[in-house]
This record gives sequence, structure tokens and C-alpha cells, in this order.
Amino acid sequence: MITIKDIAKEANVSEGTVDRVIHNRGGVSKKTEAKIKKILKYHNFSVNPVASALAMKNKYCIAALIPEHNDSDLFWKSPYLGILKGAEDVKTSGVQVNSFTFNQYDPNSYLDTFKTLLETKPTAVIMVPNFSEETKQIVGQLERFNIPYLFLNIDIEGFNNTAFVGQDSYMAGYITGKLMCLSIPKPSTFLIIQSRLNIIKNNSIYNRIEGFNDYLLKNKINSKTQTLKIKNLNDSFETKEKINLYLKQHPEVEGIFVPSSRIYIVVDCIDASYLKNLKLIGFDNTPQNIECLKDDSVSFLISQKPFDQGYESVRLMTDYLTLKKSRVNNKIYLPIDILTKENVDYNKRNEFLFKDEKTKNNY
Amino acid sequence: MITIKDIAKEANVSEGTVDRVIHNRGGVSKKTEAKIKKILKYHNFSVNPVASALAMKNKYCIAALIPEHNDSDLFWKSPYLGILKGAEDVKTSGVQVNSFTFNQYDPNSYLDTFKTLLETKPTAVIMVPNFSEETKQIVGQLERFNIPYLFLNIDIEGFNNTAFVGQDSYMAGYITGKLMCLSIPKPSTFLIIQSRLNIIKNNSIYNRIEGFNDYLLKNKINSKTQTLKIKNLNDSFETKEKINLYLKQHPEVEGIFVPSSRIYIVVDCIDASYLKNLKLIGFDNTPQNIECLKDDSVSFLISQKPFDQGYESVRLMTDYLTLKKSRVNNKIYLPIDILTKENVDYNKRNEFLFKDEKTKNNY
DNA sequence: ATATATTTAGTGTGCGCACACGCAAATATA
DNA sequence: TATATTTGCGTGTGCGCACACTAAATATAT
Repeated sequence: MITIKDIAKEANVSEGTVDRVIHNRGGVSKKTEAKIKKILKYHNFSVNPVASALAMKNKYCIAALIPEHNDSDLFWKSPYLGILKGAEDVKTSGVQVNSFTFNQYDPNSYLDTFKTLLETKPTAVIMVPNFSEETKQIVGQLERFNIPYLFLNIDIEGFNNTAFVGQDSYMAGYITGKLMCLSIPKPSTFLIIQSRLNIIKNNSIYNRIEGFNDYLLKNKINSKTQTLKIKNLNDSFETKEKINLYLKQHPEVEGIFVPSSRIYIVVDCIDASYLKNLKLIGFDNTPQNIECLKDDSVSFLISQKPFDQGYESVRLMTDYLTLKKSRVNNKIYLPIDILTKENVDYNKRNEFLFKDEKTKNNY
Repeated sequence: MITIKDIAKEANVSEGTVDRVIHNRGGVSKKTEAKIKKILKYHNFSVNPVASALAMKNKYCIAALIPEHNDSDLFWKSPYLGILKGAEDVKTSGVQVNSFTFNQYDPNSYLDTFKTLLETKPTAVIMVPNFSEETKQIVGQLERFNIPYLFLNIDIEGFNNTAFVGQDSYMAGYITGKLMCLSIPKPSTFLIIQSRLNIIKNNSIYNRIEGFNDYLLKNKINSKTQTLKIKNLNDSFETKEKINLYLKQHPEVEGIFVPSSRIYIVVDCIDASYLKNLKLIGFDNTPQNIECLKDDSVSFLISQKPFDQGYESVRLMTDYLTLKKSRVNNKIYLPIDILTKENVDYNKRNEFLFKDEKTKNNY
């Protein structure tokens, strides 16, 4: 492996000069710069990332701003774990990652948490832009300080985010449409159950529904779609009553599509007599949802690969920082995983592997 | 971040002594060792992997022994790329990876390539144990030199391999059974097309077929399975004739399951008149197979995630070497991806990302 | 002409760790 | 008691790079 010292020797200059050329620090005459660059290219030189990281200590510091998770909303645990795992892997690149979590239903928590985050003077930010107005404020500050930021999971347009890491919600919904039609091949009626909170245009729930409906349209499927809106899915009284009443009044419904991560609540609420004649499809492999897959109450789940979202975000931002990649605003769509009771267990591998690593110190 | 120097100061010993304790080099009295370990644990110390890697230079050298790929067999390109990407990522851990490829149909090539591999004195080996007799020889030598080895993609029992990284073939086949029944919900007849070469007991083809049939059995599906064996799938004359003749004689066949990665050949061979009334399911997202998915001649592909297999192998072996993890013989089953024309494109992401990185020097 | 900026290039130190070397004290052997 | 051997531990160097500090060369002003 060729080193800076080798290059310097070959170019008859000192290591410092080579260093200046490599990092565009300036202060080098055109002539010597050209000479050095030529040698650099000839040898296809690239800095030893290990030595570089060591010498720079922890020059880079990525802060992550993500929703907190709790028992009733385990979804956000996975991105968090993914970020943790990513942090582990990029430590060797001199990058440190800190996570800050906020209450996903409280804009003020979002802003407050960001404030504490900002005080740590991060080099870059990975964030879940959960509230659009507040995101404008946050992004404003980030841009004032010239801090690159990346959107995780939620894709909002109109910002100069370095990248988006998440899922193509429209296509994910489109695929649920396909799976629904596959499960119920004859003309039928499908019910989409959504929470009132979720119907903001172009958010992921909205896009999934669009995709679902478009599948039926584009493939000239002779099935119909109905929508049931429920104010608060967590209120099991209201939910239970509404859903079962609806199903009673609409016996033609044979399939239910829940475009959020809360299909397990829907399952809990539907009377067993209805449930056994219905095909349900939902999103996200949370433990509760997986349970529904396993007991056959849910036919398919689409995974957003939340763990990978966290992991890839960290990797991507690290590459951006260390390799000075300047491509901006590119979207990194993770695979759209189709989960059934048979393959769902094979999808948690990453997280298991990670847990093992925690026990690596054996003093 | 706490360093060895800090620990040494706190324990009133030199850095060298702390180093000895951390690495179990011996030569430390029980008393001081205990004292240091206590401090180590108290601070939850772990060595700075960056500095460690730098100081060790390239102490670890992983050699990969995998089948070569060519235009007609692109499957093995992906693990190769995965290994390449893994190599990139573990460079910062002082690990170097070299690949050696052999002709997958020639046992001598396997042995010869291994010989050259062994001359490079690798620290560890990642290998695809393609021939069982020859693998015994190879493993014998590896064990004589105390070189840990990991099986990639092909799982053979009876060896002390550090790990297996690949797919649970049985369950993958089981899922194809499910998908087939989903595609053809009424009692029907399914044809399994396999190459004569592939019917070794307990190899992955065998296990997939087992899984496929077991799905029908266990779920009391009233469909039947038939098998068509073809000597050499690459011989399109024989294949074409045999398949079409078979389909002519067996009009009851509505679904075809190809348990190898060669479904695109089957598609090419079937007359269009038959093809349009058949549901086909196969394995592996090679470019040719993906094309079949996209033009609707194939309904589903199961991906083995070959890229990930290569990548994870490298990561796993690196962890094993650097963290001295001693768990042996564990199986790392990668996810069983269900691919349709809609989601297949989202699954190539890793490889794309990798290609981008190749252009990172901008001198 | 000298004095003062400005550009260009060299030197040196430290990042945290691995490991070889060597010394002293403790123990064993003559 | 003298000498050999082991045990326990400190010292020093280098891994390849980043970056601050200096020194030389050149340009500009007085």
C-alpha cells in the first residue's frame, strides 16, 4: 500500500506538500500541484482511512433526531437500533453518532429536542421531519450553520436535504394492492382503514393509499375500495364499535388494508366471526404486527426496513462527510419487503446480530 | 474517550501492562491483572479500533474461494461484489480481503485455486464448498494450519466451519409453495423442472423441492406435483423439445416451479401459447430472470440475497477475527426476499451504492 | 537599496495502540 | 553464596496521516 511518504519521495517534495494537494488546502504552486496530482493518479492513491481517522480523532459528529419509542409504538425502536449499529461501524472512520429523541405527537418536543441537539455542535444531522412547519425552522438554523442534514423515513419536498433514506410509499402501496388482489382473485370490495390524523396530502399514508388504488385502476381490477376513517385508533372503544358496525353494514367487504403500522389494533378490534373471513394487509414488522401474521389474522405485512433505514442513514452521512461526496437530494429507497408468516423471522437478522455484539468485552 | 494510557495511570502501571491484560498476553501477576481488569470494566473500556487497526497494519487477511461468473451464469457475480463491498468496509479494521475464483463445474479447478489461495497464507477463509469430497481435503489443510473457514451459500454438514451464511433453502422452497398456491388457488397440477445434475440429497435444490412439496402437504392443498428432469438445461434443443412435449401431454399443468437460478432458460424454451396460461416461480434475481419478471412471464422470484451473502460473510469473519468471537457453527440465514415485477428494482440498491463509491477519488 | 508582505514548502508532534526489547526482582538450581 | 532461570513490568518505536509551526523564496512597498 502506497503512502503519502512514498508520494512525497517520488515527487521530491515534503509530505506536507502532498497533504496540501490531497486536501486542497492551497498554498502550493500550480507546477508542483500538477506534478503531485499526476503521481497521485498514477498510483491510484487514496488516503489510508484508518490513519486518517486516527489523526483526526473524532472530527465528525452526527446527531440523530428521531421519535422516541415506547411499548405502544415500537416502530421507532428499529431505526434507533439501526443508527446504533451504524454508529458502531463508522467509529472506525472517526465518526461519532448521538441520538436525540422527541415525542412524535408534540411539535414543541421536536423543537426543544432539536435545541439541545444543536448545542452539541454536530457536524451533520439525521432527522425525521415529523412536522412540516417546525421542520422549516429547524432546517433554517441548520443551513445558517452550514450543517448538512438528511431526512429519515419521512420525505418532505422543498428542502435541500443531502438525501432521503426510506421507502417509496407509493410503490409500497401499489404492491399491497397487488397482494390484496392475489389474495382475493375475484371482484370484491376492499376496506381501507385510516386514522383521521394521517390524511395529510403526500405523506406516506396518503401515498400508500394512492398506490393501492392505482394498482386496481392500472390493472383494470374489478374490485372496489371503501374508506373508513377513525379519529383515534388507540381508543379501542371507538375503534371496535366503528369497525364492527361498518363490517356489519358492509358484508361485501372481503379485504382490509391498513396503511399505517397499526394493523394489530384493527385485528384486536374486529370480531372473530368477521375476522376469519377477511384478508388483511398492513405495514411494518413490529412485534405486535408479527404476532398477527403468525396467527394468520394478517396475510401480509410490508416492511419499511426501519432498522436498515437507520443504519443506512448513518453510513450515507458518514460517506458524505468523509468522502466529501456532494450529491445532494438523492433518494435512497430501501427494498420493499413482502413479509408472510413463513419468512418474517428471517428478517430480524440484523438486529439479532447487533445484540450479540454487545457482549464483546470479556474482561 | 478513555485510553490505555488513562487506565495505566489509574492503575499505577505502565501502558504495556495494560496492553498485556487486554490481550491476555500473560506475564502479569494475578494481583495487578485483577486490579487492571476491574478498572477496565469500571470504565467500560474498549480499545479504539482505529488506532488498533493502524498499529496492526494489515494483520488479518481473508481469502475468499468462490465460483467464477460469466455471462451465462451471472449469479456468482453478486456474492463477489458483496465481498468487494465488505472488503471496502473492513479495510478500516485492518483486514484485507482477496478473492479467488474457480470453475464451478470442475473439481480440479476448485482444488488448484485453493492451492494458490493457500500460498497467500490467509488468516481466514470464506469458501463456497461446491464439491463435497474435495471440500474434505481443503478443510483438512485449513484445520492443519488452524485457519478458520466459513461456508458461503452452500451448507454442508459435518465440518467445523465457523459459520454458514446463506439461505434456509427448505423454507425458501416452502414459500414458493405458498406463492404458487396463492397464484393458483384452486386444485391444480404443478410441474417442477430440474436438471439431472442437481439432485444430490440435501443440497439446496433438493431442499427447496422438499419445502415446496411440504407446503402442499402441511396445508392440505389439493394440488399435485410432477417432476421433469432435464439432463442439461443449457442445451436448448433438448430442453425446448422436452418441456413442450411434456406440456402438450400434460395440459393439466398450470404452474411451473424451477428450483434453480435458471428459470429464464425455461421461459425461453416454452412455446408462447403454453406460456401465457402458466404461472412460473423461480429463484434468484439475475438480470435474465429479472427480465422475465418484468415481462410477466415469471410471477415471483425468490432472492437468495447473494450480494448480502458476500457482504455479510466478510463482516462476520472480520468480527470473528478482530473480536475473537468464538461461536462456531452458527448459521446466518439471510432474509427470504419475495420479488415481483413491482419491487424487484428496489432490491439492487446495495450494488448501485457500491458502484458510486468507485468514483470517489477526484484528483 | 532595504524593509515588509505574501507565497510556497519543510519539519515536527501527536492521534491510540501493538509489540519487540530489555531490565529488575523473584525464584530456582548449582 | 553464586549463578541460572523465570516472572513481572517499563520503555520505545512505528503504523499513516492531519495540522500547526517554521523557514525559505519570492513579490511588493518604501
